[in-house]
Amino acid sequence: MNAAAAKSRPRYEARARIAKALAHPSRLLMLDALQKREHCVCELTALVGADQSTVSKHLAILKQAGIVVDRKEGPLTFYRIKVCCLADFWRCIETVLKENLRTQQAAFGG
Amino acid sequence: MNAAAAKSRPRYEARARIAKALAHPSRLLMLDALQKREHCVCELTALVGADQSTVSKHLAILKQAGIVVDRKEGPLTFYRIKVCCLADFWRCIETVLKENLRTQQAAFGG
DNA sequence: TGGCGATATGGTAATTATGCCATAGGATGC
DNA sequence: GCATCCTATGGCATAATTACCATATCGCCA
Repeated sequence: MNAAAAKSRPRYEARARIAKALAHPSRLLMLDALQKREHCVCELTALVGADQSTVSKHLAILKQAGIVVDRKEGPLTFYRIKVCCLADFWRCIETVLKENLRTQQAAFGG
Repeated sequence: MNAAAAKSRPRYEARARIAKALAHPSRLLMLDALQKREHCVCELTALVGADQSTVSKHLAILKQAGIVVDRKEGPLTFYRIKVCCLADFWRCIETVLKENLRTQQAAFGG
């Protein structure tokens, strides 16, 4: 590896940790719901349709990545989005998907 | 799972596939290099400092996700970025990292 | 055609991620 | 205190990811 690349390696590892937290369909589904308003774990569990412990672990991953924060209210734990930049992320992903669709259509059409 | 959530599930899986392709330090490093100009596999192999076959597989993942495209020129294969939206992705990731740093500092400072 | 450099692919082992079950812990209400 | 609801965690089995080695493939040139 490059000297420069070796030096910047931790930087890319940090970035990858964030990206990895975003790289699961259930977590993306929950983030979309949280975009509108905060939700408790029970609501998100119903939404995702997985075991409650599974959802709890997904939320722990998002929290550890710094993407969401939680707030206890009585027996409930509410999660909400912490960062304001997810729109950028969505836009990027959607652009790739649209472009892929376009490429595919071009391949079939031509 | 919600009926609505079940219906939108494939959508989130497609999104997650893109995000997953972006969720590896070596791939992020290569994408940063490719942002400036196209590179052949041998250049990227030197940059990353992994086995050539490993780098080739990373590039296949990026290509399959529709993030890069390749171009053969003689014995070389050049890769370049296909989508124009990666700046959005970087911005999102960097915002999270900065916010995490800020949170950490606030925790220590307060 | 034979050899060489560049790249891709198959195989395999190690690590990591994921999901569910069981269960612990905390809050609430009786 | 006790039962109940909500959430988090430990344990475990399975699946996915990753990296390397070996090797196949392709283009090029002598």
